[in-house]
Amino acid sequence: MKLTSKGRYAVMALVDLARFDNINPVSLRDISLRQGISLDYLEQIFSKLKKNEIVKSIRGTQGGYVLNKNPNEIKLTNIFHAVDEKVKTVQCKKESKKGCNGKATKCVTHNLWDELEVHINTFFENKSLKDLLNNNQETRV
Amino acid sequence: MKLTSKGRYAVMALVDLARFDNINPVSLRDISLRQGISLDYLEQIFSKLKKNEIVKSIRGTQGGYVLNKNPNEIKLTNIFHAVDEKVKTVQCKKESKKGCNGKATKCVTHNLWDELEVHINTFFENKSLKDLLNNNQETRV
DNA sequence: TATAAACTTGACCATTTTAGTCGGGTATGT
DNA sequence: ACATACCCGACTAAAATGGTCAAGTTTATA
Ligand code: FES
Ligand code: FES
Repeated sequence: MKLTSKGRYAVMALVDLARFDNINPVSLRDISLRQGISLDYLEQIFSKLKKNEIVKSIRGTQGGYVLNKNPNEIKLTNIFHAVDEKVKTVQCKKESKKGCNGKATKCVTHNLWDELEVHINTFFENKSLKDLLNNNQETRV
Repeated sequence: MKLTSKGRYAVMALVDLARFDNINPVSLRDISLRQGISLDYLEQIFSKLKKNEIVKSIRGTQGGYVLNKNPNEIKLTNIFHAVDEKVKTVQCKKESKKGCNGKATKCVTHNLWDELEVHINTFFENKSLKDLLNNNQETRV
């Protein structure tokens, strides 16, 4: 079970953005330099964040990105959903009655993995960008 | 974030084993047929489970595997550790002061991912094979 | 109005991981 | 003896990951 860089980068970048976008739009170039993330990769990520209305873009010189919502309205769930970082604990189709490995019924551990998925998603549901900002000011001292 | 088949199979197989090993050793062939898991793959998995003293093997005809501990002493943590299914939420070295992407300090989200890792591991720590057996008898009705 | 900064889009790619397979063993109950 | 079942290591096809690259379009500002 590992968290992919795409998900990690998305959150890193948004925390960075949240810190600086009150002053003026933040360019991906700046985020790239500050966070050490490839610029080209960031562009892919922000394209998705924009489609999901988490950020707004301003084109042209002095342009960049700005948050499209308040930090406390942006949950990790929203961010992960935007960049397709999904929690997947089973192979079988959730809706179908069928189990994994082509079995006719759900396997002996299916409920367990379902529980696990809920457990993890709860964490993402309960964290917003704002939490990360506060948290970070604390550890900054 | 996805759970790999190796981890899922290990737990499936052990639940199967726990159900039948009071009578006599359970062969991988039987588990393979009942659970729909490749026999060759199961052998790799059980080799690790054995090294970690979660199961014992009996060779020869009528042989097979038996649990090496009580179901309530076998936690998901133990199983996952045995088959190298580890939870990994960060890229950076935990021990090092250095951050991800070669930065000198830990990044703005490091604490978050640490929390997440603990959150997930807590789930695995609190579930034993016994829980799965009980749970399953309930849903069997 | 020329220029450069910065977003936009889509294709491409190397590496790593996953989920196995395969081919040989060795031990042992009947 | 022989079939059953564990044991062990090498190999591999396919998918996912973590990017890169090329070719735009938009817009502030000098
Ligand atoms: S995981 Fe859903 S049926 Fe096995
Ligand atoms: S995740 Fe540990 S420093 Fe970024």
